[in-house]
Amino acid sequence: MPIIEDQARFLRCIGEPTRLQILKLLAESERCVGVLTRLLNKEQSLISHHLRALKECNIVTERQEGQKVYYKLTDARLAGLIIDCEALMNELLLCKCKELNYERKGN
Amino acid sequence: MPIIEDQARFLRCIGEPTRLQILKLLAESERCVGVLTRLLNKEQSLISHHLRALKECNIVTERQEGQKVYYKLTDARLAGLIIDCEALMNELLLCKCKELNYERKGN
DNA sequence: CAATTATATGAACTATTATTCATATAAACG
DNA sequence: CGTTTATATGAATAATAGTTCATATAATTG
Repeated sequence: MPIIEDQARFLRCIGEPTRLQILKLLAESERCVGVLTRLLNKEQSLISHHLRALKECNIVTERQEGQKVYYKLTDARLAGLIIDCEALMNELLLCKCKELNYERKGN
Repeated sequence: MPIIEDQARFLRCIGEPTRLQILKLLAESERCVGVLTRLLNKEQSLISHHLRALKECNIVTERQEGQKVYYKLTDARLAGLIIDCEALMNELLLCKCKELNYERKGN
């Protein structure tokens, strides 16, 4: 079975700005859709779509309480992974490609 | 500057099956384009395109030796990150949701 | 029950990304 | 030199993913 495809899908699922923001908020605490929508100032349906994508990759789980649906990280270590990734990226100055391109063009 | 966008870009760059395979090979040792092409059994131009994407995110660096160009990971901790991610994903049974999609694709 | 609130969904559209193909460059070698 | 080998590149196309809009569902409240 293509494990590599699963891993790639997992990384791509995290690698979308809005979803990454959602995950960082959920790393702090469980949150419902409406709160996420207001915090991120995006359309509610967009947040729902992204939450579904995250759920389909088992990155988040949901819990309904009355009308509201609360989402949280499936595992706290996901927060650690994101932090590690961010730290490594910053430390190594990764993804500075735009700037490199500017320099190259300027030469 | 939108750090979150950089981080998302970084994750997406890693989150592509062929690039992930390339990275796993480079985690073992430095390799030139031709060897990567043969090992992965893909078109040479495709491998070059992916290597460029990785280079633009500072994930790999190149070194020319004669006609050949050798690529390696910018930092060994990248290998660790990939391993951690894979381990966590497997342990949590993440991304097992897409089995139906595999059937659909039939690859 | 009707109205309101919270969330989800699907279709259409748009944007981004991956892949192929043809070709370019550049080193090595006879 | 001309030829072969190794790699890169750009344009065109194909595939995938993100966003919006309209609407659906379902819980809550008066």
